[in-house]
Amino acid sequence: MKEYLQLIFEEASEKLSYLKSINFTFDIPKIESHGDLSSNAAMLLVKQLKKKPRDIAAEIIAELNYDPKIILKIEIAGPGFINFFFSPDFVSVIIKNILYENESYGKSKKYSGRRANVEFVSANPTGPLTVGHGRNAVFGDTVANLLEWVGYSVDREYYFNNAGRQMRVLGDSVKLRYLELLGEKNNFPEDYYQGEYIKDIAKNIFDESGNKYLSEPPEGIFKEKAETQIFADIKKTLERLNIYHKIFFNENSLYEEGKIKDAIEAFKTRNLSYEKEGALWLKLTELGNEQDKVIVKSTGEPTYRLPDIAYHITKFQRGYDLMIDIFGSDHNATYPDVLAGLKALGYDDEKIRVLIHQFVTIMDNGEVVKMSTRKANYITIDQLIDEVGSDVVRYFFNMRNITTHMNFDLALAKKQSDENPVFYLQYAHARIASILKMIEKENLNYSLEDLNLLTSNEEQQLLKKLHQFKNEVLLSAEYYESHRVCTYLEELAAAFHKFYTFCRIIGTEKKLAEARIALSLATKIIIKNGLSILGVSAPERM
RNA sequence: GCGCCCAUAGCUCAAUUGGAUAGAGCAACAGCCUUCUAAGCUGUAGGUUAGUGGUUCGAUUCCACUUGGGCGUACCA
Repeated sequence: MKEYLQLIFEEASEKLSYLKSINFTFDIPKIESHGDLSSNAAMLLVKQLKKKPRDIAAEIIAELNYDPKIILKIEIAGPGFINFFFSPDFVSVIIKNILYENESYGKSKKYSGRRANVEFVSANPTGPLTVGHGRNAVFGDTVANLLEWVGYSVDREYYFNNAGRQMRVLGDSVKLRYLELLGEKNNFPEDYYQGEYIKDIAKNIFDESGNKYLSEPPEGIFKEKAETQIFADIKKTLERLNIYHKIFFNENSLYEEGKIKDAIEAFKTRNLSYEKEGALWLKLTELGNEQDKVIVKSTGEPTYRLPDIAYHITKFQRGYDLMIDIFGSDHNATYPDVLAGLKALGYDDEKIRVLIHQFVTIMDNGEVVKMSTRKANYITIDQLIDEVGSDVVRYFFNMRNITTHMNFDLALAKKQSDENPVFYLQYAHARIASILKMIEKENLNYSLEDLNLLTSNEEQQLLKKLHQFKNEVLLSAEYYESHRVCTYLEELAAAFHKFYTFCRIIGTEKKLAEARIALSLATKIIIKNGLSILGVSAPERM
């Protein structure tokens, strides 16, 4: 619909050249009586033309050469909006396109040929994924889906570090539990990993090899076994959420391949670093940031900034047009340094999009649960999936804007899972599947012959919702906002349920019934496509 | 102290990125199943968009300040 209006406005701008000077939009009005699409063009021209907006609107409309089969009427309303009403016949034609393109309907080629990298989860292998990681994981994967829908070729990437202090403590923790199994009494330190999974790992080593590793150092076999097993568990959890990373990038490889050294050299040759008190500092103040920061400690060890910069350089070298980093809000102070460093080295930091999500507050019976992997005070994603299922988990983390501080009441999630909106969508899909089975028995089939019979309010509302899908996918991708898809689907499902209540199929005159079947089919396809973007299943029956 | 983020109906959140009369779901109340799935539909009630100023044709949205929360503010990652 929007494309057609853009076309006739373009034609009109040959005569009304001022239309070329403004950036006007076509929006869907909130109120039905304001039409199907509305333009603000006239209001934007008030200053330039020094005329009343409503007069300008009239002037524009006079030059619009439109097909009355497509546009029913055009009105000027309010302060100067130009409202367009589409003809019912034109609106119903969309069914043909949806049925034809089926599971591809809604995809676009706008960004085809471009490559994107989405880095998400990126939790170090020190313990199971918790609900805290859930939002990051689900959102990241959905953003990746959205980018694919608008044409990007996307690589999902997981960045991890198996060399730091956390990992040393992990090895120590496993070794100590192992020694306990061998009968040694010890005081398990408070700042070691307290979780039961540490005991499981130790038990596995014990079962396989008995006391063979009694005098083995903790950073050897113990750390390795722990990492292998924890990573396997993390991948298994992600698999349950339908998340598959293509690349697991080990921070350590940056050292092994000399990327860290290269980055240091690059800063030095550009005179962007200096030594002070035995450490190497980056001249961030010259790059417009608050203060200079250390990139190599006086011990010779780099700080996290340096590998982060080197890591992103590899992404540039791998040729991505868009690089997305998904972080929790605890990282909000770190990325400006990294971006500034990259920019100073001549990389286009506009290609990097850092998406910061706010934390999820876990509540249980009205009390805040403080999460800590170290203290084994957490609720894992696996536990959550066991309780409510992966569809609910995916939908729940997608349905809110990532800028919100989300409350997750566990007691409520368990008890009231029936009230989750995801069931509302899945129910609509299952309902349609059920209708389709029923019409087979009645010897009915869909037909595209008489779509112009779909004139009732409920039918038209549903059709107009279907029209919005493609644009909604595009906007969701461009704004990196997966919750828009949820909001849209809930509106679509509501429109369908209304249609279902008021427009029956069986027992209706044949031609109308067949047109309604076609409409139902098209709705089913859109619900399924939308849910697939979110990574949520579309069941045939419930 | 400073930086980033947030504040919308009793609760959880939307609002086409500056548009017209701020909308949904829960919860509350009143209705609708002998006919395609009632996990549904219809209706009622619920608001000074935290507060005060400003910017303009127009502000929940942008700016400033105030209040209240979250996360940071390391030669930790």
